[in-house]
Amino acid sequence: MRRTRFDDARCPVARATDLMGDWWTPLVLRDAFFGQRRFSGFQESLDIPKAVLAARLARLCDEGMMEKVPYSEHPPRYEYHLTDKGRAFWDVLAAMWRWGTDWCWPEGEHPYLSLKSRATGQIVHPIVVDELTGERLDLDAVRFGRTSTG
Amino acid sequence: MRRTRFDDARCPVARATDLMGDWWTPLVLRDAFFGQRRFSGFQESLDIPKAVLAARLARLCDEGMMEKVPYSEHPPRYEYHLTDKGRAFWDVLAAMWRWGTDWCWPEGEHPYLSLKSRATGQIVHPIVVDELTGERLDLDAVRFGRTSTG
DNA sequence: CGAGTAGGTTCGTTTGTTGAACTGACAAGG
DNA sequence: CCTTGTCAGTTCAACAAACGAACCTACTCG
Repeated sequence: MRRTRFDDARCPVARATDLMGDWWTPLVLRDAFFGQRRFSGFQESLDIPKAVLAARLARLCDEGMMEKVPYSEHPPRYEYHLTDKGRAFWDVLAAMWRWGTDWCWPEGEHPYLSLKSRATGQIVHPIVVDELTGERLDLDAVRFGRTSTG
Repeated sequence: MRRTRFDDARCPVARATDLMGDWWTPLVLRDAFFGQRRFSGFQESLDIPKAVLAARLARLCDEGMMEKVPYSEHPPRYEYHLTDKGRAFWDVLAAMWRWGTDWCWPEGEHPYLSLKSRATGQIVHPIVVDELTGERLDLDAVRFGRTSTG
């Protein structure tokens, strides 16, 4: 009786969930965005069981979100780098960052880490908008419809 | 040896992950955004084991993302409605929707469901931007810094 | 009184997660 | 050449979580 998989579901959220639902995976990706590249780096930063980390990195490579890049011949050693697909996931983490910051802290308190602009040093507040109109994505202004050329 | 929890972590992404990482939870929320409200509705739509659905709905209520609203006295029956905190999570699902659509389908194929504007019928493409500047959230233009009044 | 419906709970089996111990390839020091 | 150390894992046994089927409760309708 294995865990139900969503990777072939017809809904994009379900396919993304199949990855996110692997415990630790979003945090591995977060650390990768943070600049982490090596097995031991992830391991120390996250305090994750090695077997789980190995499994997560292997799956992220399978899914094409990371790739193994050699950094030493003798002994053979590899780093894990984000691919374009992996980097594109940044938007999801940013949305989670914002939601977590807004709703998962007691009133008056703030996470000790924030997102800042490299240029201005200003704190960045991610929001989700429509690419075409730039309008905030109001749930009531949106519906789910069949893709015409589906 | 319970599963490592992240709900008291100092990083907003980790706290969000603690919820997302519960298998099925993002799909329960997706269906809630879709208009689903009743136990049997979720159950049929998702084909989820009842025990798991009960646990997920209970946790979502505990976390303040949903609330039980009575719709019948005799027999006592409840619906599950999204709260403000739950509705705010829509941004995360929209980002997942976009990423899943862009990266989890074979070339040339599309999910059979898309997000459309209620007003214009146009397909909506969610992106993440900075609330202040409206600029796309480029990973290279952002850094992680200590919150000054932390 | 019997069948049906809504919303669950209980249970035995199968997977997944955890931390500790172990492996293998090499490098450096004595 | 022998020990210690580092990096990147694998193996293992104990425990937690997910699975589907069966069961339960409180009501309504015919």
